[in-house]
Amino acid sequence: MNQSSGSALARLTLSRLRARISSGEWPIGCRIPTEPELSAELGVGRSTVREAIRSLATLGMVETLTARGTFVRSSTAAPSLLLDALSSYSPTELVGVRRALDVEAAQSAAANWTREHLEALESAAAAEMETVRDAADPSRAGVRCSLFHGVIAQASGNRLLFDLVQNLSMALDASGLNDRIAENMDAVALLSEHDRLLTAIRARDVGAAAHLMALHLDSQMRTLTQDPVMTELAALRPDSNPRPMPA
Amino acid sequence: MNQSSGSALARLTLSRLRARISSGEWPIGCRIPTEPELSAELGVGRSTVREAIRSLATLGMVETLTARGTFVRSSTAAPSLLLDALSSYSPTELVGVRRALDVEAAQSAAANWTREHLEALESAAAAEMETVRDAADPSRAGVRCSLFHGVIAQASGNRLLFDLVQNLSMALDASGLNDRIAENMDAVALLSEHDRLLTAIRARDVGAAAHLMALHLDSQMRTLTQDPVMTELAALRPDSNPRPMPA
DNA sequence: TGTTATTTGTTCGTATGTATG
DNA sequence: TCATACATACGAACAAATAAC
Repeated sequence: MNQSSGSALARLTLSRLRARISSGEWPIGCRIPTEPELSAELGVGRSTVREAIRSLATLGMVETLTARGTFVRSSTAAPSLLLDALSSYSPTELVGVRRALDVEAAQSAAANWTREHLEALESAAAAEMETVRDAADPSRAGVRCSLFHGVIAQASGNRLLFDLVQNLSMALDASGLNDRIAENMDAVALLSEHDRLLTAIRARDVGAAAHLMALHLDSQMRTLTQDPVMTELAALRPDSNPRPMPA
Repeated sequence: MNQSSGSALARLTLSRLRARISSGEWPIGCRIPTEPELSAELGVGRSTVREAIRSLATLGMVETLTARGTFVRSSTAAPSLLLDALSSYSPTELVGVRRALDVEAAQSAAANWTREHLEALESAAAAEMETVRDAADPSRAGVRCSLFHGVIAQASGNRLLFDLVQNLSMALDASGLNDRIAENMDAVALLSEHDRLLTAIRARDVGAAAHLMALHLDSQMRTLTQDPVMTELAALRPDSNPRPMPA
């Protein structure tokens, strides 16, 4: 089931600890017992406990702070491990996948949002609006899309989609690509696109949400003219979806 | 940069080992030096080496066999860690993301395929055809889509997309969902859809490829009537893309 | 078949640095 | 400033599994 190599005892220790986390016995934010305590309780040596904890840390489930203890960060192994892996792909590959996920997120969000989701979306949009309004030069405000897109992914109700979008955003942040987009794109136009997207989602117009998100990403990718592959890809979706855009 | 907690020295050791793997100094299948050798060479304790190796093993990059040594399994951390993580999501979430990725793969494949890709696609389609032709009841042949879709993802030229699609397929296999689809779906109809998809890709018709893939996934999802959420989602994409389908 | 060398698995002891009070 | 607790870090030692002779 698991790719884990290594010894039986260390693997057993790892699954025992992981079971306590995913079962909720050690909730997120909780500090787990110290290494000697776990060593005595589980009947294994400290080094074995340490290796198991280190594996949990590389899976992103716990974080150990020097001289403070080990804290639960996630009940699942999914989110944080993706980030490191994503750094080995090219920006073109990252944005290609991001477009796929964001379009799916937009249409699922339009279909599945709840009141809480909609409120989060509207407050995220309001925060962006405020940033632009307070800026000296509104067009150059340099708004980051990540938050708004993350909230949309959350509204989709698909946790996997949300996790992937979040980690992809972090990878794009790390690569500096999001900065280039934010710098090159007109913030007022960006906000207008977000606003239309929000309107479509609120109206539960699934097709419009998907289409607007595709257009939104295309306009972002067009700001990255340095990379010819990206602009080529950016030209694709509009051709495949030539329906007039609803207001 | 890294989510990894733990000490600076252990993290540094991990980076040094990982660099040797991703740089190709230790190619896949290669046995890396023993723990005492690495300990002496890197100037750190054997415990520290062991923790770094255990982290690499958790990431799926190496596998250590008792008393035999540690072997390189992957030059990147991406593939294997996804599989384990995906098991914690619901089938609905998995197929939702799969739809997004497969549609993107289809349109990118139509835009980017090379001669080798096209040949692989055609031989995969031919193999499916042969399976159905040799079956006693062609409609109940139970063809697995995974291979054909995997080749499409490869033809997209996007390695991340390919890795995600492959691991998602494995997760769906593990959940038994692919079996349910293969059993419930008419194999002749499935092959016809694959054939039209291949035609669109060969013609570099990006829009048709995206649309046909969306329709293809929808018809698969409709075979899973047990889950109302899936059928609801399955109805979405055609509405958002009502253009007449090219032959 | 069995002996031996090699390598990983596991435990323990101890030293060191750091955060907290 | 000092004391305590905790985590990191190293190394020694033995156990267990494997391969080669």
